[in-house]
Amino acid sequence: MEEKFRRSLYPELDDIDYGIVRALQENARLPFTTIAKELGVTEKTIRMRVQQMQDDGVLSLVGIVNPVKAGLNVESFIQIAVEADKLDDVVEVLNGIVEVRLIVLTTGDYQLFIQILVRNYEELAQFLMKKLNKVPGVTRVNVINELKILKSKFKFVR
Amino acid sequence: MEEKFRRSLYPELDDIDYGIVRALQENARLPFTTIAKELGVTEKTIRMRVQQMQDDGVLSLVGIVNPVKAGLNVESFIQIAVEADKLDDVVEVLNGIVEVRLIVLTTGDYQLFIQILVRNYEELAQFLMKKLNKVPGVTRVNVINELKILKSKFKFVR
DNA sequence: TCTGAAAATGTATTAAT
DNA sequence: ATTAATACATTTTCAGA
Repeated sequence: MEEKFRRSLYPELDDIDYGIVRALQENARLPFTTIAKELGVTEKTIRMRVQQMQDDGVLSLVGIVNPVKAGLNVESFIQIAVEADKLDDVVEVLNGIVEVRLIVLTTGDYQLFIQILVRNYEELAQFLMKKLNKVPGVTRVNVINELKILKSKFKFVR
Repeated sequence: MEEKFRRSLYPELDDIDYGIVRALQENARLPFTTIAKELGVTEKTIRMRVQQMQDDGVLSLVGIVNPVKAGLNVESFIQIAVEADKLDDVVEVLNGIVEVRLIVLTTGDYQLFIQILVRNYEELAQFLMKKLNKVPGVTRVNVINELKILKSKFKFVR
């Protein structure tokens, strides 16, 4: 551990934070010295800000793999209707399933919306029959298969 | 350009690639020397592999901002039915709209599935009324609001 | 594998509120 | 009194031959 002192809570991102985010969302390995020069502050300032934003869950610097290149060729969105009193249990089970990438509580006819990634349709069928339909409390599912991603944007800050 | 020799095409990720990905998906700024030590190869090997995987679109090293911390509090999934011959046009328009994060062509009653991020419900209403419903070719939309993210996983490689 | 250049790290200090 | 920013010395990493 290096620094002992931190800003207490996160009020708002200031201009320097936004500058940092704008730079790092393009390239997570951009040298802090480069960002520092650009923003007219010292490298240590950048380092501190980045550390703090990471600690506060504002910013993550991560490697993302193209799923297709990792052999995960089939992506599906699944809406799931659940018995009201079993919702927590269902979420807990889904949480433990590796194929499940995203679980969202939503408005509408179905309470849950999940996104899954599998290698092929055989695995999708297995997932639906052996896993999802066996979860107690699940009453109805609506599977929407992804045919093609037409746009995917990770950059939130402009 | 630094390295002259490349593996020809991307057949499959090998063990070293997976090791690199496993390390970088946790921390995109992890020093190559650290990864090299861990995998028992030289730093240069790591540098080459990372460069190549990036060039091949296999791996991206990016900063991701928590949208809520950036003031984007409302996320919605929207299914969109489109007149068959207008699909391309609709996609093109949607592509140019900043709120739209994801556009996917899907199976099912609706051809398109999009994900949008806005600051608040006022902006959602504006988006629906002023933008989406004005796009020629859009015949029907189904808005599913996100109440809470229960799981979100970016790590594809285990 | 090696080597100079660049960047990251750690400490002490200063400034601002 | 606390927190952020800076200056600077040291260590580590990077990029190319």
